[in-house]
Amino acid sequence: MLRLSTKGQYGVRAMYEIARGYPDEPVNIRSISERQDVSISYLEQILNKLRHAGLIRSIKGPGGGYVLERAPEKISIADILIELEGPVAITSCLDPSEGCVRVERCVTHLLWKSLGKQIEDFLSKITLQDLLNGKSYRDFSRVVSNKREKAVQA
Amino acid sequence: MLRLSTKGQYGVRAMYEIARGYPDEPVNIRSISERQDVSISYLEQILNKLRHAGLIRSIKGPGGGYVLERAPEKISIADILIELEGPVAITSCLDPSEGCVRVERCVTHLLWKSLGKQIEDFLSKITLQDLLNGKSYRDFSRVVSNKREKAVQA
DNA sequence: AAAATACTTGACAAATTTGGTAAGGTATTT
DNA sequence: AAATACCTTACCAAATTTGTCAAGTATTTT
Repeated sequence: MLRLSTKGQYGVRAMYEIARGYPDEPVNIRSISERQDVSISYLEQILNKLRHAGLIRSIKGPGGGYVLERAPEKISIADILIELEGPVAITSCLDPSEGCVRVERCVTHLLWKSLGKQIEDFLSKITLQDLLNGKSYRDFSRVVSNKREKAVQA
Repeated sequence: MLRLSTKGQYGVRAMYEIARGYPDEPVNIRSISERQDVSISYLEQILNKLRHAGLIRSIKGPGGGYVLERAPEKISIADILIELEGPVAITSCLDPSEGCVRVERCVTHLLWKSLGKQIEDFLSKITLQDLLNGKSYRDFSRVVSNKREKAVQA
């Protein structure tokens, strides 16, 4: 249930690779392909979207590749996924581009809306920098439930 | 992104209707169909699964219908969705019935696992009774983030 | 200028999932 | 025995997913 498509998954992994070269080492598509086991053609589609969204910039010619447009701590997982898969919308009637004809009568409308917000908040608080840091499972779980963030790092 | 299939959505809405008759009024499939705008054939598939899972019981003959096997506050949304759509698994490699060959190298594994847990916790804390009570958006959001639950009801 | 390297675009398509419908059968109660 | 209700199986169309392929276009280095 609630599965993410490969496009979103690969996109995050590709952005992780590009983040590793930040700020002065362009990462070319072949090395991303090799390190993350994704075909070059498919990656091209994904990176193209992310480039148009302003998350990355491309540099052509020998020594070229992709570079983040912002620092890794300024790019959240939500930023990436929303570009590749659209906004979080548990049901089609919660998709801003669609609509719902039975909202008033719908007993589950608020439930799904609330779940969607929960997910988006979580994904907005995790950045590429967190992935670079190799945060642990416990760290991620704490993100939403605990806002104090006492600098207690394992 | 992260959309729920109609099977899960309809399932929750059907369970809501059945919950309304709890404990002594069996709810027949036709009235569920009419109230929730779902075809009888499709509902039959859904209710069949939920019956085999032990969430509801069926009573045949005139005056028959479906009845919850447990009280509405003992059946969570997670219970229903997991039966209809399988466990929360953001990626296929997190599905217990499948597997992942590159867990060690995967920088996003923990991220997805953590998100899945977040979602499951949320859905486990909301029950059919909450839907019957017509909880507000604010109420749902509070479920996960606030465990104190000061009985402050709007 | 030419060669190497890299990115861009668009068309295409197999496989899977989704979202159902239809027909006929079985069980229970009044 | 008639009415009511649930059960099972088979089938299928459309949409989405998950890519591949071919043929460009742009830039830099030598």
